[in-house]
Amino acid sequence: MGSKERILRLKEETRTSILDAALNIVQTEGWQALSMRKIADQIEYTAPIIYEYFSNKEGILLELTRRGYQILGKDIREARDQHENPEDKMEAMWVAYWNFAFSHKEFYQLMYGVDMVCCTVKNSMQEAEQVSAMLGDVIESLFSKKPVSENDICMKYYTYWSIIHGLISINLVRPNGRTTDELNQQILKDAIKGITLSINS
Amino acid sequence: MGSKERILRLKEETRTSILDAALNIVQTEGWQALSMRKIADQIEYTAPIIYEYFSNKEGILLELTRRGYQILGKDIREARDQHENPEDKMEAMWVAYWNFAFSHKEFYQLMYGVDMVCCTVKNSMQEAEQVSAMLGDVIESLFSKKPVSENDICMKYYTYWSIIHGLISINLVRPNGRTTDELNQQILKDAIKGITLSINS
DNA sequence: ACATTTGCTTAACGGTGTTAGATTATTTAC
DNA sequence: GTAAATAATCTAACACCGTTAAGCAAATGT
Repeated sequence: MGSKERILRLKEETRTSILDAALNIVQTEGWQALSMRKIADQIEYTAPIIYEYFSNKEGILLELTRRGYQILGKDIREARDQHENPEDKMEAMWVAYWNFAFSHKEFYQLMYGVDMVCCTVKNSMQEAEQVSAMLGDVIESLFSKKPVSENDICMKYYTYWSIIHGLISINLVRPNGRTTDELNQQILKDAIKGITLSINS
Repeated sequence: MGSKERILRLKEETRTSILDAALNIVQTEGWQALSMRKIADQIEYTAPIIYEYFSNKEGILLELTRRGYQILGKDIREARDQHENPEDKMEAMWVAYWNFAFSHKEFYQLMYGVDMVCCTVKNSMQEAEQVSAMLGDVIESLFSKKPVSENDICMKYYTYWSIIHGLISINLVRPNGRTTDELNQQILKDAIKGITLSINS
């Protein structure tokens, strides 16, 4: 029975073809457009056979997540191995992380739960802009040299916002990580002080 | 017809009762469990009448987003007004932002698109932990004083991760914000250098 | 008292993930 | 080679989703 292996290989092929189809749909139509029936259409089968390869839709997503981490791991490892001293390694690794997020948007969204749904509406919402206006005003007052350019304010605003939103995200997504609330508050305040100090230096 | 006003008031009441029901469902069952029929159940109506108060489901979400920003705006404003010098204002405002995110998780998730779906699985995923292990190793090598505690590594790791994930999030959610790619890369590298420098100081 | 508007419901459409049963094709056994 | 067994695949259905159209019943205007 040499066909046993051939059949297993075929099975593996359609399994990856399911994943490829899913990724393809996501890349062209976005995550919200991904459906079992659409995947089935693309691989020229009917929906139920997908359940012979994955237990359910989340199973597909989980496998794609795994593959995303594999790519990310490879990128970061290569970046690390191209430098000698730790500082250079660190920067290169994080840049690789950054690049991965944008060259594999769909993966990053899946892995870190960033959905870009209905952002156009939020961009033109009064209440949202009021908040950023308030923050921007105080940021401007932090600068000792005047006048302050729009770019300077914007940059510092994003810097503040980034680290805080990032910290919040981790704590929302992994509520039982190894950090306590006090530790998180400490990280937060240290980061804020650090950014604030860096404004006039 | 003084009843005109009473009727309008009743209409406004059921409108807010729809929003309250939606919020209630989300708080107890999560965003993915929110459905028009469930809202209708809770307000003891049938689903179609909701469309007399909101154009569609996204309309409800949009109104909740608006209310979220109203609460956030109030919190931040109060924090700002309780301090005098800009540094204290800044810290208090961002702490208020932070507190809002956790005391109004559902709002924050809606406003900034952080969904906490299937996080338990990702916590125990080999590939995910491999990546953090690699990063953690290099972070450890950045410390000059030895030995380095788990907590120190964890804290710096989260600091790095936060600002980068945050920056990525903004750029994914608002692709046409006022920042260019070069500017973002500059923010990224500055932030990394800053955190790296701060490790041994 | 009749006509009209209003409030609300039932029923339906097309979509989703998922499962059970029937059907077809392939392999195995004799 | 033919019959039985097994595997591969499909059709049909279930229960849900957001949304819309049609209809009923009660309140209102005249």
